[in-house]
Amino acid sequence: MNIKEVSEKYGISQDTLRYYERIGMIPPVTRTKGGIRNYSIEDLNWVELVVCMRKAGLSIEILTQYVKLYQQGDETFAERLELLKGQKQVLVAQRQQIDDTINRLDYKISRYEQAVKTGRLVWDKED
Amino acid sequence: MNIKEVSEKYGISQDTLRYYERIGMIPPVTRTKGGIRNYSIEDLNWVELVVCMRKAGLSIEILTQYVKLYQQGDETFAERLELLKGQKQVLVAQRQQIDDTINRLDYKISRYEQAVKTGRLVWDKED
DNA sequence: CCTTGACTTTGAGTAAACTCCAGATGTTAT
DNA sequence: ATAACATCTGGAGTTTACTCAAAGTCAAGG
Repeated sequence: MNIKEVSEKYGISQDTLRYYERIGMIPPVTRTKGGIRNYSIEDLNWVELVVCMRKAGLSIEILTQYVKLYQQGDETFAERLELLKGQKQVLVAQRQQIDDTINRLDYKISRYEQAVKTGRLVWDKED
Repeated sequence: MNIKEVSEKYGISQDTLRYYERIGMIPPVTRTKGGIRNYSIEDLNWVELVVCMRKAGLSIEILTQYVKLYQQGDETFAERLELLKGQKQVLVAQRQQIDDTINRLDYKISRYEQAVKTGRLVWDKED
């Protein structure tokens, strides 16, 4: 699969795909004899993985670290496990923050729905 | 309450507090005669609100827009309501993305826990 | 073979959100 | 009143994560 197709499949620009590879956030992609990227199934798995993780907010630094450990082979299982556990905790915390904020927004939204109906905004305390 | 105390209360730097005010992400803070910030209860409510929203990932641009609408008074109830609803949808989508990613991490973590025990990593397909 | 268009690399440029700094002014304790 | 310290403003600098551009290379159609 060429870079254009991968770009469209995952909704990410060609520049970004090359950038991710350049900085080592995905391992080197398979090439044709001419030097043009020809993504294999494994290459695609890596792309899918990092796109998913990036959308959730994991940092490029962490993801490149994970790839480095992967490339060092079987001695890094334990380190990779710790990295993954750590990032899971980051996401769990972030989800909690989002839940709190959604609750707050729900409260404000209900107030504003009243306000739009009645022309008056009534608060306990907030803005 | 002075800026140092507010900084400590919300775990955000003094520079950031001044920055948020400068760009209009919070309305102008009450000052002493000498020109030094003296946060009132309302000022603190604004700080708390934007800190919460920023931690959840809402953009500075959106938050300043909300403050601008707030400052324009009662004619903007409907616009503020739409803004809040839109941002809620953004957060719901982001939460979904995080949940998906946590599930993926859980799967990988379980595999790596096996791998650390057995010394061998077994995949269906992934890295 | 030649053109046209996609792909390549390297390096510079950009946007968002801070973060730091210098020099001035305010505040507090002696 | 003066030292010592906090806070002020305006502007420059930093970090993260892309995004764009230039100049060259590869591949497919005529």
